Amino acid sequence: MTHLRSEKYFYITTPIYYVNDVPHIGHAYTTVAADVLARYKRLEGYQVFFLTGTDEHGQKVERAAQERGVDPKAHCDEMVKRFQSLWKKLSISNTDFIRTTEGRHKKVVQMILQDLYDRGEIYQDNYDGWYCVPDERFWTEKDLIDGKCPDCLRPVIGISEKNYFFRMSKYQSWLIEQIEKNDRFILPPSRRNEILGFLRSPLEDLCISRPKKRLSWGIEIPFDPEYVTYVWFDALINYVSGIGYGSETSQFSNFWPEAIHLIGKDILTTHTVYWPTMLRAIGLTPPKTVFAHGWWTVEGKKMSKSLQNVVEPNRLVDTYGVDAVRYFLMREVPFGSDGDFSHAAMVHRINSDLANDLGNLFSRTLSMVIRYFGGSIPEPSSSKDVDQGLQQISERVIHQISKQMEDLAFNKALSSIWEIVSAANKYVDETAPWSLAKEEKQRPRLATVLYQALEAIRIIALLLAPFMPSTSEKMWSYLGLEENLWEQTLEENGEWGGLKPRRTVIQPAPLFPRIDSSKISEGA
RNA sequence: GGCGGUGUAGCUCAGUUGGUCAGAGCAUGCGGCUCAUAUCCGCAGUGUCCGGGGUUCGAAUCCCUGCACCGCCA
Repeated sequence: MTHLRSEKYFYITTPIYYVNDVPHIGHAYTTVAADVLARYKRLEGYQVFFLTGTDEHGQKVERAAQERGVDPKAHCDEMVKRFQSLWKKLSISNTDFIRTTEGRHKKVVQMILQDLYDRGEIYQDNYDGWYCVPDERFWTEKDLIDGKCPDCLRPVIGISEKNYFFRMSKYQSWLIEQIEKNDRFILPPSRRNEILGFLRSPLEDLCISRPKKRLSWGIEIPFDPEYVTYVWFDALINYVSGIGYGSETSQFSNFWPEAIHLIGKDILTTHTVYWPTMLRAIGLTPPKTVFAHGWWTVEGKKMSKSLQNVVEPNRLVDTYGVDAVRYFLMREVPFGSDGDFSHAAMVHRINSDLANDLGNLFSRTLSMVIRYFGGSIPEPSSSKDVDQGLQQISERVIHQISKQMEDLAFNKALSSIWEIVSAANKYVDETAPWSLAKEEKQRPRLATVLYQALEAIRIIALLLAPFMPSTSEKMWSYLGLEENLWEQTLEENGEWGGLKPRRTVIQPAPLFPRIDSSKISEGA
C-alpha cells in the first residue's frame, strides 16, 4: 500500500499555565516560541498539532475561589479568559486549548491512574513530612532552613498521612540511559547535564495523591474517593489527553512520537524526570525533546510582584504592536539563555531592524515600482552577476533556516533572514534604479532590477510569516499576491522567481513607523 | 560543600578537531547616494582573547593554577 504523499507530523506544546497566575512576559515567550515553530513547520508542509492550555486544580485555585465566594470551576472559567484572550492578541495559532477541568482530561487521568494501580505501579504508604501551604510543596526534615520552607522561608506544617506513591525510583537507570543515548531529549545541553547530575543520586518514589480533607479541588483518585490527584501528575497528562490518548487513536499515534515540549527552566525536573518515567510506566515513549528556555529580567532586574515590574504582555502589545513584540522576544536572545527586556532595547530593535532595514526596503522598492511602472510588477529579462548574487543569498538562507529552526535557534534564523534584507538594500543601492529610470534604453534593466528586489521581498515575507504573521500578510497583499499566505509551502513557493509579473502592487503605509523613544513611558 | 559552565573590541556575543581566528552586530567617526519611514550604501578603528605558569615549531583554542561571575544539587 503506497501513499500519494508521505504525511509528516509535528507536535508542539507549551506548559499548561496555572490558571490563577497573571499572564506575564514569560508565558508569552513560551507560547510565541511554540507558535513560531508551529507556523514554520506548517510552512514546511507538516501536519501540525500545537497544544496549549491551563492547569486548573490545586490549593491556590481552591482558596482564591473561596475568598471570592465562588465555585472553583466558575473561578477558573473566568480566569482562563485572560490567557485565551492574550493568545488571540498575540496571534497564537494553537490547534487546541486544554483545561485540566475538562471531562476529556479527567477521564484520561483516571484511566491512567487505575491502570497503574492495577499493575502495581502505584501503592499506598505513609507519608511523613513538612508541607508549605503557599508553595504547595512537601519537604523533608533535612530540607528545612531554620524549620521553615527552604524555598520561600515561610512556616511549614508537619504532616503525617497515608498517601499513594508512584514507583518512579525503579525507572532511574532506564531514564539515565534514555538521556544518555539521545542528546536531543533534553535541550539545551547544559540542562541535560544538570538532570544527569541530579540522577546520580537515588531517585525516590513520587507521591501522587492528596487527601481530600486537605484539598478537594482536584481529580479524584479512581480507586480511593478519599483522595485527589497531585497537581503535577494531573497536569503533565495534558500532553497526551490533549491529543486524544485513549480516544482519538490514530491522531494520537501520529502525533505523540513527534512531541516537543517547550518549558521554562523552572519546571525542568517535572518534565524530564517525572514525566518520562510516568510515560514509561503507562507504556508510552518519552517525548522527542524537552526544551527549557531561559527567563526574562526586566530593565536588568528579576521580575517580581513586589517590585511591580512584571511586564504585562497586553500593554506591551498595545504599545508596540504584536509583531514587534514577537520579533523582539525571538530576536533579542538565544532560546535557552536568559534575556533582559527593556524599553530602550525594544525601541532600538523596532527602529533599526524593523523600520529602517525591513520597512524601508519595502517602501523604497514598492514606491519605485509605482513611480516607474505604475505599480505593475515588471517583467525581468536577462540577469547579471549582482542579480544572481542576491538570489544566491536568498537560497542559502532558506537552506540555513531549516537547520536553525530544527535547533530552535530563533534568533539565528531571524538574523539569517536579515541577511536577505541587508543584501536587498545593498542590491538596490548598487543597481541604483533611480538612475536607470532616467534613460529610456535602460527600461529592460530597470524592470529586471525592480523585479529582483520585489522577489527578495516576497521570499522575506514568506520566511518571516512564522515570526510576524500580520506583517507578512501585509507584505504579501501589498505585493499583489492573491494566494493565501498560510497555504504556501517553502518547497513550492520558496523558489526564486515565483513572483508573477503584471500583477499590481499597492502603495504601502510604513510597515513599522519609527518610534520616538522619548515618547515611550517607562511604565509600559 | 559537591558537580557543571562562563570570562574575547564601549555594549551583546561568534570563534568546529591548536596553524590568515583576532571576528560579527550594535554604538562611535568619516565619506557617498537620494528611490525610501532623516531611511540606505561604503570606509575606519580601538582589543595584554580574565591573571599567572606549562605543553608545542605554533594556543583565544590543550594542561595546571589563581581570581571573578553564573547554573544545578546539597
